[in-house]
Amino acid sequence: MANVQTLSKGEQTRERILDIAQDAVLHKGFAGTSLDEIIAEAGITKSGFFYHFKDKNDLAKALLQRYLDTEWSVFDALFKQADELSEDPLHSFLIFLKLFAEVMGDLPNGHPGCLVSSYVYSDHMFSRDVREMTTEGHRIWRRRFRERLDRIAARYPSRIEVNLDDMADMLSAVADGGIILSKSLSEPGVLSRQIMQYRAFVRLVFLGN
Amino acid sequence: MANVQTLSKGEQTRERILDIAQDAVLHKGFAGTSLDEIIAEAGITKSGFFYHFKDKNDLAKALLQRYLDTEWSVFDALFKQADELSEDPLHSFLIFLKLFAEVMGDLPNGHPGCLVSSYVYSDHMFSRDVREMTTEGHRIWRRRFRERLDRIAARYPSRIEVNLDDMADMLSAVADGGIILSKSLSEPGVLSRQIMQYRAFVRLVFLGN
DNA sequence: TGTACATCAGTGAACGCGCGTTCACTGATGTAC
DNA sequence: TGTACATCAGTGAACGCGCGTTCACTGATGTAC
Repeated sequence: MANVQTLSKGEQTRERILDIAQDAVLHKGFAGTSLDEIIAEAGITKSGFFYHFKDKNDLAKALLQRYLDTEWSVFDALFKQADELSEDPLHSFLIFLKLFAEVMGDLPNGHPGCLVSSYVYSDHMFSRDVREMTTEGHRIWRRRFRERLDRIAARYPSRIEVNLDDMADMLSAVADGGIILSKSLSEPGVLSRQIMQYRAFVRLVFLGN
Repeated sequence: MANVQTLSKGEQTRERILDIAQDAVLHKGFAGTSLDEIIAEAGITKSGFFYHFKDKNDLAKALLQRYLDTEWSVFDALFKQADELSEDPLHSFLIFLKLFAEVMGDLPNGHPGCLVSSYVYSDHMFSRDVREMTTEGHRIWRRRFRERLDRIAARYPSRIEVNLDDMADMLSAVADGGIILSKSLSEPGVLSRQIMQYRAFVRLVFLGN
């Protein structure tokens, strides 16, 4: 949302290509999305596309990089917002989860899908560096959620034995799985309700209610 | 595992095609899987393929139908096993989840992936009837898990307010998401540990520990 | 301020390969009488 | 048991279209002097 207006003409076209491509990839998979349809929708020629990306794999990489970046800026903003509302690590995390659920529920036509999940189910289509980006993405999510859980566990005794890495992973799992369910069932609300259930789990583990 | 030996020659070839196709689709997506590579691995010709399937969408349909059928026979077997070990609905469900986690953890190279999830991220590639099959698959899972939860809720008070549909969906979400994480991180154990965490959640809700 | 040159953001046409699909045909196996 | 015919489980060759990629070129904008 920052520098939308400050983009040069070329950067604007590039962003437009990425927007169109992401939408298509989330519905047809990477292999099912042709450059022809992208350029048709973008209103440029084939060569115009190759001015911005050296080949299709390069598009895949740029697409994923942008997705991971924006994903993180969303999480960062929500964490920051939550931290401002409570200094307690548990309550801050619970607030974050509530905000996260709200954001995911407020998308007009439901969540469009997780590009990382889509890529995982097409891993053999991508070069090694792209595959490593999806792996690294999940590792970062684990680490960052885990940090929060560490701080919680330092202050609150847990009602049951828990592995904090698994608990951190569970948020990714519930979100990825919730998106799939939402899309498949055409019930946009499913995703945010799943996140709220993860929240209930965290509450039960550390507060017992 | 039943009638492996009683298949006719044609049925054997058909199953072989489906095995090869499923493996490829889970790694490259449906569009990224060519008939050429399938027939090469199956050791037949293009026309041999079209003797068994009228077109590529027909293959997609047969693939998904077989996947849903075997998936259900696995769940049915595990539910039956669990029911034999306990008559109490909660304990039976907890046993089922333990068995489920074990089965998912015992796969030699990790879980190969969920065909339904893969299809959801390529929904625009398929005819309407195939898309409806994935939706119906998720609906059936919800209904069947929900039946179990209804019986539990009838006997056990829940520690917190829960929506049983959401709780039923959460098993699908955690499983689908867990598979994605396992694949992406190349950590086969993640999936079964996620299922065990869902189990811990159910326990906390109905037993409080 | 005017001119020369460089960079930006593309165009247009052609390429060869791989894709899914069709069609006429065939040898092996099964069935009827 | 032998023969006629039908079905099964494919083969082989050809199809046209769409795909990703390349290459020589170009008008508009920016920069140096």
